[in-house]
Amino acid sequence: MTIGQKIRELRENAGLKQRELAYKLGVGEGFLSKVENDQKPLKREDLTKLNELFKTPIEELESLWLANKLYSIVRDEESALTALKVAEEQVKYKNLKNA
Amino acid sequence: MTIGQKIRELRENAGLKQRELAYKLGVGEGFLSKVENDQKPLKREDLTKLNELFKTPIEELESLWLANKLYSIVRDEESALTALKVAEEQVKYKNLKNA
DNA sequence: TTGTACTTGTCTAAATATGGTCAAATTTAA
DNA sequence: TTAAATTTGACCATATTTAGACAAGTACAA
Repeated sequence: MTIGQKIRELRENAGLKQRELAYKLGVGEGFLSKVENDQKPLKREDLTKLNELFKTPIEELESLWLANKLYSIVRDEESALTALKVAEEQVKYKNLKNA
Repeated sequence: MTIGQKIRELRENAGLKQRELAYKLGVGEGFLSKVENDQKPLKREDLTKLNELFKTPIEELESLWLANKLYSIVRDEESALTALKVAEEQVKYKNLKNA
């Protein structure tokens, strides 16, 4: 599940056209299309709007949004998986220290 | 292990001062200090130089370098771990498709 | 075949990240 | 207690990313 897939799912379940959701978000429909196809990132603040519009947990939107950002960085990398795991270790280590 | 820690380790094992390695890399010592403390990223091309200087596997340098970039993005994020895992799934899925 | 929905390519301004410098402060070692 | 080594803070130019607009193209029903 990507952030784009999630947004499309939410929109379709609400019976909205791209143009309608785009209007509610204050962007053009072309842009929303790219967002749903994970070709462009949505502005982070707009996650709040999605949360209000669709009553969906903001935590899930945030983590999918962030995951998309990470993926776009490692997508073409040889060492993608290794790097992700190393970063994970670093996060865990930091969490330990601050616990 | 972070990229900064790795670089420091390599430098110290080679018996070099920061100023000496900085010179070989063509940067100032202040900058190298920040690199070793993971406060600044090293230019990616310079990984090749490190590889040549210290005969250390480039793959490890690359993945640590990339991990550092990822970590700097998720460092202050609530959903850091979840996002990393989601990104991991996406990488695995992509690898399956292209296999 | 015309309209509706969606996608895609090209372009842009503004924001952010990169890749540093330099001087001053601090730490460590002799 | 100095001197050498390292760290830190402030600053800066350039490169890249973000967050879009807009027009043209495609897909598909009616």
